Amino acid sequence: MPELPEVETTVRGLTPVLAGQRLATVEPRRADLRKAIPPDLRQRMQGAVVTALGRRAKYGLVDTDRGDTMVFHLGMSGRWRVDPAEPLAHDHLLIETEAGRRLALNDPRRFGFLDLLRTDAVDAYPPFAAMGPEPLGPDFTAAYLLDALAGRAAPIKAMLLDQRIVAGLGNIYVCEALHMARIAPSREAGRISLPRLERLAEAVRAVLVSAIEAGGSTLRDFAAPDGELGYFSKQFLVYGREGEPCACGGAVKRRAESGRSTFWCPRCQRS
DNA sequence: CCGACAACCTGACGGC
DNA sequence: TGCCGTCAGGTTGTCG
Repeated sequence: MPELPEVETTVRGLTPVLAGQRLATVEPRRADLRKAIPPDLRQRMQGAVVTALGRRAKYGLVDTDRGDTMVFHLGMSGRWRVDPAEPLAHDHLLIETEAGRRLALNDPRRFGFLDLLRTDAVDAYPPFAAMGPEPLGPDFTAAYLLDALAGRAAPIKAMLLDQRIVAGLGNIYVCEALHMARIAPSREAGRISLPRLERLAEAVRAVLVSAIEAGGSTLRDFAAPDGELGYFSKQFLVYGREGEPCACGGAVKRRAESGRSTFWCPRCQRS
């Protein structure tokens, strides 16, 4: 389920369980997810104290007092289960703290992965090195977008999904942000005016912030033994709503492009 | 540079 | 009931 807000909610949910805690056991249940799990992950994480948790784009970060950072990516179907009553199929990593809290990283499709870095080398991690700014950070501005999109003929939707332009957006929140900004997904990225980019940057921030706030309200569910970390699909205005009415009176349309669905309202998202 | 497509993998859902 | 096709939040690479 994980775009930036889901990963942020996940990290916030893991923090009270892990921060400051010593890891009694760290047990990979298989050798690989999308990529091989580092063979020394257990040895380097077990017995370490978690000093901080963080997030970069859609990646979760777990720092330890040994100078290591465990990176997790949830792919399409990954989630952490907190204090699970019993193991489930697709629990690929089990963690228990000395305080007796337990975590299971569950990922049926295994598009996610785990990695282990030196904390001082996180910025040089290849997936991060070429990444654009955080959309909720100070560098994500209309002026930045104007520069980053200059000369680009691709549709704005494709550019917002490109992690080198801005880091952390996925299909759902790109559709939602373009709708809020009233910009057509197919609009040529390099030809959007500064005022409209201002509207777009603000829409991206607003969509993410409200999703994180909504996610925050599920932290209790998240922490429950069988907790689900769900999308707040009820608050989506276009995603998954093909044929339903838009607030403007138009009808939400859907188009498949390169294997992904785009949802938008042609009435209020004109060019 | 751009778009299309495939690959990785499982599960949910609808139609018949 | 069950079988089959379709679709799903991401990332990476190839090909024209």
